[in-house]
Amino acid sequence: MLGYQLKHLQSALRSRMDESLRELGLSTPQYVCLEQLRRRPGASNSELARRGFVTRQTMNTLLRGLQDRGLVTRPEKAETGRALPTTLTDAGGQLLDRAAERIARIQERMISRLDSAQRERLAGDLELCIAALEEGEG
Amino acid sequence: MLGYQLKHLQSALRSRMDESLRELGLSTPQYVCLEQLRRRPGASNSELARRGFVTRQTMNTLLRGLQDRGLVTRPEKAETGRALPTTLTDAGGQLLDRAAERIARIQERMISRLDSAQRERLAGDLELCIAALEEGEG
DNA sequence: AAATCTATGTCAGAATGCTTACATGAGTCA
DNA sequence: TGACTCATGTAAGCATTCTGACATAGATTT
Repeated sequence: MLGYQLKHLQSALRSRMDESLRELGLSTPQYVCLEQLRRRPGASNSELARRGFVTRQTMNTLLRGLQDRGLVTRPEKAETGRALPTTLTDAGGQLLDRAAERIARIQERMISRLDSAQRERLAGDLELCIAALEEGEG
Repeated sequence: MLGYQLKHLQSALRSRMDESLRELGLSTPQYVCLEQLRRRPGASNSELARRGFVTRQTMNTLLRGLQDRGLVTRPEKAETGRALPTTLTDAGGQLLDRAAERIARIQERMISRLDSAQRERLAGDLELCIAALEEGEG
């Protein structure tokens, strides 16, 4: 039953995010990617894929779209190894600012009926669930 | 941040479910569909779609696959209206039994680090989040 | 009764993401 | 040094799911 609730909540959250980001010409996965790049400037494609819970092929096509729109940049060749460090452009950073504000409002709305103690508990409980499911394969 | 945790948890849960169901030749959406049919025998395609958080087109293709495998049945024509009431076949029910047992183990593992009070709290908190996101368009 | 609205099933096409596969660069070990 | 392992980037094909569109059946309104 909890799994069903999780799916329900994620579906509702995703819908709200898509609706709000559409006005900026962004999809939810694209927003997630930009957000990761702000937290981890210079991250490689594979690293972004792991953090975004998609395959690196999926992240690759995602990055190309963002690259074509001038929101992120990647060097043609790697200085060392094969990883291509990706960074936000100024335009990407500005668009991300606008997107992040919208997403923050949605997340705030999502937890608006929880007091601060409930919010902390919820985050902690979710973390315990994640750890339990991932133990044994990292 | 909570949105990211939700995605993380859902991704992990989905992976475990896919892994376990693959041995039965089922995908997670197919399992969800069968489970809904057990709870709501005779449900229409559109009803199943709403409860599964997918479009009715998606549910339609899903149902056809289950139908071709003899796991569910639908009448050719509706007695009244256009809705075609779908029901589990014996084979579908038996396969669902095996699948449900596996899924139950995974969900139990997911919440294994939470005591009963935490589990109830978590379910309640998730419900509050869902309601907050859906108020105004339900 | 006729028109309108709503819900349903279905088709076609596009978008999205995954699986499989391959080539390359770097580290490890014999 | 050479073989092996691992991680990365990329390409091709497939599966899944969505959007848009249309026809039909029943309910509602006029």
